[in-house]
Amino acid sequence: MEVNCLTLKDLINPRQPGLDFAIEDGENAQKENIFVDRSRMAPKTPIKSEPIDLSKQKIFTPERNPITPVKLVDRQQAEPWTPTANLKILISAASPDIRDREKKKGLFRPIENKDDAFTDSLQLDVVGDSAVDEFEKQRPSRKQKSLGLLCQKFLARYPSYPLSTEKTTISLDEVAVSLGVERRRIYDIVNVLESLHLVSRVAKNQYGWHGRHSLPKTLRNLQRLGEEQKYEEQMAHFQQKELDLMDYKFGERKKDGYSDSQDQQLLDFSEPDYPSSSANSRKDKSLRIMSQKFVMLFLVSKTKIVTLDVAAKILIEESQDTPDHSKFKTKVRRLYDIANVLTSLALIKKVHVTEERGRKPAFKWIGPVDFSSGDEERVDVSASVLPELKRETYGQIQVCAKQRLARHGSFNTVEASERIQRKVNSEPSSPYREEPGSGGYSLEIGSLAAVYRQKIEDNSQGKSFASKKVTPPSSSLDPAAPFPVLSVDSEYCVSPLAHQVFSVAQRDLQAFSVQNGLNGPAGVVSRASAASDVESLKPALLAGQPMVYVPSTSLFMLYGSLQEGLSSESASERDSRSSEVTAAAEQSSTPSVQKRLSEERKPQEEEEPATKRQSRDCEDGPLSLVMPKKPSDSTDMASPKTVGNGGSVPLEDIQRNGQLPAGKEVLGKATANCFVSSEWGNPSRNSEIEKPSKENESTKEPSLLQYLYVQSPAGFNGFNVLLSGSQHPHAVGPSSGQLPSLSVPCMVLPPPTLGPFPVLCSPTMPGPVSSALGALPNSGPMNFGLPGLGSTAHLLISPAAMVNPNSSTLPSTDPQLQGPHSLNLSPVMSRSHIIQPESPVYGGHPVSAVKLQQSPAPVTPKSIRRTHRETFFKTPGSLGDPVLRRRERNQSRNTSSAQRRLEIPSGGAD
DNA sequence: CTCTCCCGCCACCCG
DNA sequence: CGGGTGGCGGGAGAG
Repeated sequence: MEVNCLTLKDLINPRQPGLDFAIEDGENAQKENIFVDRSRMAPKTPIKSEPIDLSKQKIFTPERNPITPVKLVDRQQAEPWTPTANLKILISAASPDIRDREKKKGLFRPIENKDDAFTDSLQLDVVGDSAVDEFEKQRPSRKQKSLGLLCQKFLARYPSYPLSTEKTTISLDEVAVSLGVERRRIYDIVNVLESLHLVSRVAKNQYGWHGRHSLPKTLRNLQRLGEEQKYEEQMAHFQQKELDLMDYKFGERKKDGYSDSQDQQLLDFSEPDYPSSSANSRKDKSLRIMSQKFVMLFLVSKTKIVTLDVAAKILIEESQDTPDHSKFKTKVRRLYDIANVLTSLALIKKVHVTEERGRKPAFKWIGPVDFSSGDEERVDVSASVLPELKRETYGQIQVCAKQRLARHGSFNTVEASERIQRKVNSEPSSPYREEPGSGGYSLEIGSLAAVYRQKIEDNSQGKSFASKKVTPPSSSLDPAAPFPVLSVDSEYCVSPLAHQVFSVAQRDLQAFSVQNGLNGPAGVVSRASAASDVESLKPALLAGQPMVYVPSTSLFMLYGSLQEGLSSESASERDSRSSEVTAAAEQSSTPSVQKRLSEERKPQEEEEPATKRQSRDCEDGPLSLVMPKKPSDSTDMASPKTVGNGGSVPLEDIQRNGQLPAGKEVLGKATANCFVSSEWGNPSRNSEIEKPSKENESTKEPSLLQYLYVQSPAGFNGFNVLLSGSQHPHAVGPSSGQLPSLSVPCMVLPPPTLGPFPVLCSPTMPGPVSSALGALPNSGPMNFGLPGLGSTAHLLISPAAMVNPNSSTLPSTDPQLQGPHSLNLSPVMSRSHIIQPESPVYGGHPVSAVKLQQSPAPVTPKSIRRTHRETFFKTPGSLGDPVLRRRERNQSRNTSSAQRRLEIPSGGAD
């Protein structure tokens, strides 16, 4: 048997485990094959006994409770991680194809998988390769199958801010197959998303993806409705009463007469009508309406915290159901479902409130709070705490970061988040105390981020924002993108964030997540983001400060998982697209809503061509899913049909979208855009963090320094040196297996003062670095030799290239931002994200950058490496999902996803 | 034990 | 009618 298996496997995967394996994966050659074979081959036998396969998790998360160990598990654990294994993981994380494939494996062979996994492991053992670990898809734990995680994966498939020009349709079947879940689950997600207008139903089994463009507006509307409904009063009422389920007193409703009719209207307020579908049946709306109401509760709440029981009671009351216990239970279940999705959207986070009766599950709004035009509903913690947090926390974080950096080259954002959390908790104004271990300090950060965000927005979107939001072109989002550089301006350590972060508009950083999810694309609000937000207030780059870029494997693992579906376009395509976008943006030149909000807007922020690019940053969904839209239609997509006030929404959103980015971009360019990344990445982190699950932990160790960017180290006459911090060739460029690993790769960047200057790269530049450089779009102003292909990376930057065209045009309102350094770095880094993700040559390596205060080069490559390695081993478990037990049809659909992948490569630089 | 919430039956609705 | 939807709540994992 074993032999047979081996043979089969070999056939399937001719390549040897290890690098070969990785490489092949890169070519999605076998995705389907493997998948199919496995399912067929899989001896349906054995190991079903194991109820849960935690093997993977265990591996990654030591602390996990030992749940019934399975033989397999034990074996796996015993197996030492080999470089190849690591590589494999990295690759899988970085390569959409691989991820996809693996996912499929896991998904499609849920139970059978075990068997497969087992066999695989055995085979591997025989072979002697530990790489197999990857294969062993642990039986997904309950958490892994959670709706939240699923939602994160779902969200990871689509750009948070899709270009107005492209329509993305969601095929429920395809998604279900792709995510390896039953369609029923997708309905749950979609219904909630629909309630927020992130999607709309287009036809049977088809939904249109709108993204978050109109989210602010939607929230505003919900807030208004909530106020009208006097939800606040109701909440207060229930909160006070602390009724037991048994004691509901529904008699005292405060509703004015709104009731059902009103409820029905909820979705309508700005909801686009679905062209092809008839109005939703009332019944259908249930979950959607419930979701909207739930959100409304948060929006009208002063504390922004809503306990489930109160929410359930209010909902029951409104529904006029008889308040029985079972109803309550059911309601709570639904609320959890909704909450999971909202959490994935980084709109809320789980917390607990302690009341007389004890601790109660609750959720706290961490989404945007400023969407309320004009009104300051701003609430709670944020406002009051902000100043202090800024000062104190910031300082703490700095210290922490420094220490960390000194030690590991990175610091765990968690620490910072904890501090922040404490701070927040201590906030007297809040009636509720979040319990310290409950969940999520990371989340806290998210809320913080929201606060800052708000502040930022209020102030000027331009400057701070700009720095932050340097939106990398869409490519940056790509999993494969070489260096989505995450930057942390300040001392904050940036935790690697998931892709979505990138796509997320600055203002919505909060939302993010990926996340979750990478495993979650999580949802992604991350503490990091919070930090970044804070940071954003400051100039992104300070002259003279050394920067450390930290590509983290974990980051990209997360990123990868989140990004599964993302595809990138070729640079040329982007360019063309950008032009389109621009045109579109220009069309809708109405002032963006945001603008209104921000009084201090800077002139420079006005529309700029650059903006377009920003807007483009949105990742593309899977190709198959993305349908090019006619230019004329561009706006339509966003809101197929907006009714009433909503009508203008899409445009506004679009504009906003475009404008903001532009402003940001400009600034970013002036400064170093790339550095902004920190915020982006956050989301993923958050999601993970939020999830208590151990799996996340791997991600918790955010940054691994692989590269160090040292500004003008002594003796370098102002030259900046980019050193590879990591010795792991694998880590660096999994996809580009050919890249030679260099022991001491380095890149010398010209000092700002020199202006345009050729970039010098050590021949031995490690793959990652080179890839990063290579990331620069060919078409872009900068010309870099593409590293890949094994040849030494030769980077040449033409003088002209050094300065971003846009930047030149940009008014230099912010001197700080425009510091010389920024100029110097920005061109290179900012562009880095451009690389095509799919290109085999470049492995996407998200990079997070940490700015050190003054120390020239506090971190040694070695130390960095060390950290990296640790993290490295802790890769987050694969999304491994659930299994499709009996879904044959799904399989047939799989192909679609596969196709998607295939298409992606088009963008290749080559 | 409680909290969560996955799972999937089965009713409803639509074409 | 058949297939898409999704309400609903049993029951089990997680803590």
